[in-house]
Amino acid sequence: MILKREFYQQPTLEVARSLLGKKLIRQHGQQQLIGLIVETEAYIGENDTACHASKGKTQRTEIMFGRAGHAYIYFIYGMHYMFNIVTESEGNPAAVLLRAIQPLNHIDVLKRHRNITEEKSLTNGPAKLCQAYNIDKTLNAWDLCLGKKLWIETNDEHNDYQTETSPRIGINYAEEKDRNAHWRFTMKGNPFLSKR
DNA sequence: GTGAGGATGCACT
DNA sequence: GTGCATCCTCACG
Repeated sequence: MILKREFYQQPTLEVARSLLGKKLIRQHGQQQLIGLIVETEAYIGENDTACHASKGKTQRTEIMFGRAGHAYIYFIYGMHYMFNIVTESEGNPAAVLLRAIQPLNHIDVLKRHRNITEEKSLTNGPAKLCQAYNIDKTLNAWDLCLGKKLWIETNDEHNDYQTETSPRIGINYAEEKDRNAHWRFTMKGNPFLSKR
């Protein structure tokens, strides 16, 4: 079942935790590339100094101030894309970053997109999974509730896992309270988690 | 297997 | 001009 708007409108920490175990689906020609979400991070509002929206509304962050369930995709370090999902109500900027995925099918396609052969490294990082699933700027602001191009579905399998929390990665510029917040959610023991 | 450093372009003061 | 929610390569031994 495709996740609906109401799911994404929940509190961001709830969405980040609940996205674990869900299936990300990317339409690729006639094929559907499917991956299991195993790692997420929450970025919550204007008081979270790790969140891009803490610097106010700009052209880039505008999407985070909009409706939940849309993709917030930005370009960083001159070569990488990051895929976030907008949460909370309108005017309340927040999002969940997808940091790692476990590939469930079409491994050959992912390898081609990534130009590597090692399965463990295909999608175990936020920029890696974007490259593997061909997610880029053209999907920024895309509505994930449409069930086209890019969306998320519930999953009746993979319900047998434990959730772990830890501080978010790569945000040394943020205030200490935000650096220490355990807003990173991981599926315990999954082999496709990003490093640390 | 681990760590340092470079790549690279765009949004934003 | 600055800095970035990262990844890869290349040393090292």
